Amino acid sequence: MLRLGLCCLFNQSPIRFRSATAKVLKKLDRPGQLARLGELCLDNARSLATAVEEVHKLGIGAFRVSSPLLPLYTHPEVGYRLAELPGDEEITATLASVKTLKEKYSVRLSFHPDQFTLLSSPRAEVTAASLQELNYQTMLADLIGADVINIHGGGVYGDKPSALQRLVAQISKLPEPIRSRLTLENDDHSYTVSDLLPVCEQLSIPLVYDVHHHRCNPDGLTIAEATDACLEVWRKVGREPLLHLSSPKYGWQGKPRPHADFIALEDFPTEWLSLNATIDIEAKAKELAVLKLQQELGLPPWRKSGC
DNA sequence: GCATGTCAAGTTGTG
DNA sequence: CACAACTTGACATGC
Repeated sequence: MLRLGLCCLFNQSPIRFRSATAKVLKKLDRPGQLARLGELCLDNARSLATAVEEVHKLGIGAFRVSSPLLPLYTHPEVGYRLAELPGDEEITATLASVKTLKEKYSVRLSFHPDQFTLLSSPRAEVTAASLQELNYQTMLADLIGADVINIHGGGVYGDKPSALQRLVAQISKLPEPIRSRLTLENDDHSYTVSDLLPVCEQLSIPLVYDVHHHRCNPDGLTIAEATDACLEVWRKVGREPLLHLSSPKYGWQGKPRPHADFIALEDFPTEWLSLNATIDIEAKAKELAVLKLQQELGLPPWRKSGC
């Protein structure tokens, strides 16, 4: 069975995630910061629970959780641990309730750290910050039951083989709770499926195949070939494959990278129709785009039997 | 109230 | 060489 996934935000549903800036927090004393952060974390944990409920009601089978769910958690100056926050027990309990909900409804949860999280940098401080971020997202993934933390290859630094070697070395050193969730994704200008597959095969780290990035940054593989090769690693580790799909906002001429509001049906690879996999839909119209595509493909609403 | 500018972090490619 | 693009909004500020 194929399931489509919503990424981070809603268009119609009034579910919102709150944020804070370090600049503003730094004006407060430490107790003031923790009070503010505690409030935001609790609100966001509740919003996430509502989001999982909503996704289930809509018949959507997966949800990508936005990385700053716990705002500024790894910030070098205002960062914190949950146990430091006023109301931490309620926050933890609410996050645990997300796990219960997602299991009840069979909704798949994942994380996609942003471009600052990368394991190929020659700079030790960049790698250290990335590891902090991966630790944070793994802690959160464990609490809510998310099974994927998906990152890009990162920079090339004028020497791709060396960068890939650093990537392999860093992944090899990761503690098991991170490693068992980590995936790599082909990006739209540096690392193709062909670049990453050897690393993925060697380390048994699955590859999240983004077909839009592949179309922007081709490597000679057809979509069918790339799909098969990626699925093979997912099969080897016994996990449900994750794929990404989007349509270009301005068409394929000129600037194809920005994402469109909806998915154009012709951008959906026919090879994917019969898969047992999750496809995250990266489209600005959010749940409207997921539901529209689901309908156009003739997919039934995602519901675990009995719910 | 509403419009506008700002926000932790990395890297690449463009203007 | 500086800065926008990645993705995208929420929040603070200023009128």
